[in-house]
Amino acid sequence: MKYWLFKSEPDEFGIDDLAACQRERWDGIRNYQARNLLRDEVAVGDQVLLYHSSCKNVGVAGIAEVVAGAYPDPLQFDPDSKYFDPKSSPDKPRWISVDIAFVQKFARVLPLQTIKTMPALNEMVLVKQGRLSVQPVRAQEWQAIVAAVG
DNA sequence: GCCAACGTTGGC
DNA sequence: GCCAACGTTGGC
Repeated sequence: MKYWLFKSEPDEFGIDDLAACQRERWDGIRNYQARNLLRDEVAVGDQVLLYHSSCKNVGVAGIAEVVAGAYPDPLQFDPDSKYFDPKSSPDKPRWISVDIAFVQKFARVLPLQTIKTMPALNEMVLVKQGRLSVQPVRAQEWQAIVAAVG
């Protein structure tokens, strides 16, 4: 079992939306590094930190679990979707989705600002490389984050 | 809304 | 295959 951090903009889809629908397809990932992780590394049962980006309270908002493994992102084939990719085809799909389920909403968002000050987290991908929307989290980082909000 | 960091595209 | 131009992400 592995740990991950998924970024989303809460204006589009945040922890409250996941709590409301309980289970959702994680789609629209259009970055090769993130795609490769979804395709090759992310597996059913893995635990996911849901991170809110580009909003007032930037930070880790809660926990989700991967409940369905990698499959082609259907939006890449939908001409009406903003995630449509004319260079992709069903027999050679380029982009990947997984399904996640709601586990927990933190009592408060753990702010990025705080994460940056925690010595246990100063090697996090989130801190070292700002712009990756699916990223691995080490077990000790996961524990430090859960302890900090608990 | 600005801008830095970084990924992608495309000319050569 | 290099690299400049361009686009996107995302914090502030």
